[in-house]
Amino acid sequence: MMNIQEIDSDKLEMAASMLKAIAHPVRIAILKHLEGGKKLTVTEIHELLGIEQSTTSHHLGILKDKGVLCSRREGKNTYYYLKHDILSQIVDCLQRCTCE
Amino acid sequence: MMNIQEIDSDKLEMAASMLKAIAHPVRIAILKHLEGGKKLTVTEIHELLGIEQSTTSHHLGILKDKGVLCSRREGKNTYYYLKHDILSQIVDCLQRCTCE
DNA sequence: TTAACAGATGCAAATATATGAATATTTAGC
DNA sequence: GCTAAATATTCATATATTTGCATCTGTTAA
Repeated sequence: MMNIQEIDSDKLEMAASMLKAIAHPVRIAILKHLEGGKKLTVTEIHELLGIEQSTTSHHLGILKDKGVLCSRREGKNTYYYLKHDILSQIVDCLQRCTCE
Repeated sequence: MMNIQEIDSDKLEMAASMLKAIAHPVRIAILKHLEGGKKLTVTEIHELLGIEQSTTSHHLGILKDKGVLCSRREGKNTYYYLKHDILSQIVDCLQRCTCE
């Protein structure tokens, strides 16, 4: 049985873990490249951002695990894309707040 | 002299650090209590959330340091409040995404 | 000035996160 | 089958974050 406080604290944990997934400069950069429904492979992202392949894969795994991204395998490639395009607005909203 | 990439990477760092400030269950709970322009003291928050005074003060310090909150001292009390009320929308947006 | 309250800060221990080298897995083509 | 390409995973190290106790600072009122 789950009481009100547990449910509420679960929701907080879930929101925090999703936000935490996004709250990293590399991962924000990834989101920006995926805005507008774009789909990119691990290699494309790793080359676009100039970071190691394994580091890229780790970051993508975190974003997927926390429900920010989805992925689809097509042959040798795995395409990653935004689960909710709304999420990229969070970053834009933030940048409006940080740039004043 | 600053080149384009440095500026861009600075913006990413700034957005990430603001998001990181928010991305914690206790700090999201604090934001929710401050929605709509409310101002609360450290003691009020510490009692509302049932967490230690010093822990509360640390969390508030992080939120203030990263530009999420402002504070005003009035006598013995320090009132904390949202710098941009827009920021509380981020959490709502997130919760819409996490609850489907 | 002292007492009492409100808040901030220093510190340490526990825990979590980030990164990349090395290795494993998956898939396509031969 | 074998090889190469793309991605994922394991592991270790470095670094950052969280928490709370103890303490310090600032403020009010007697």
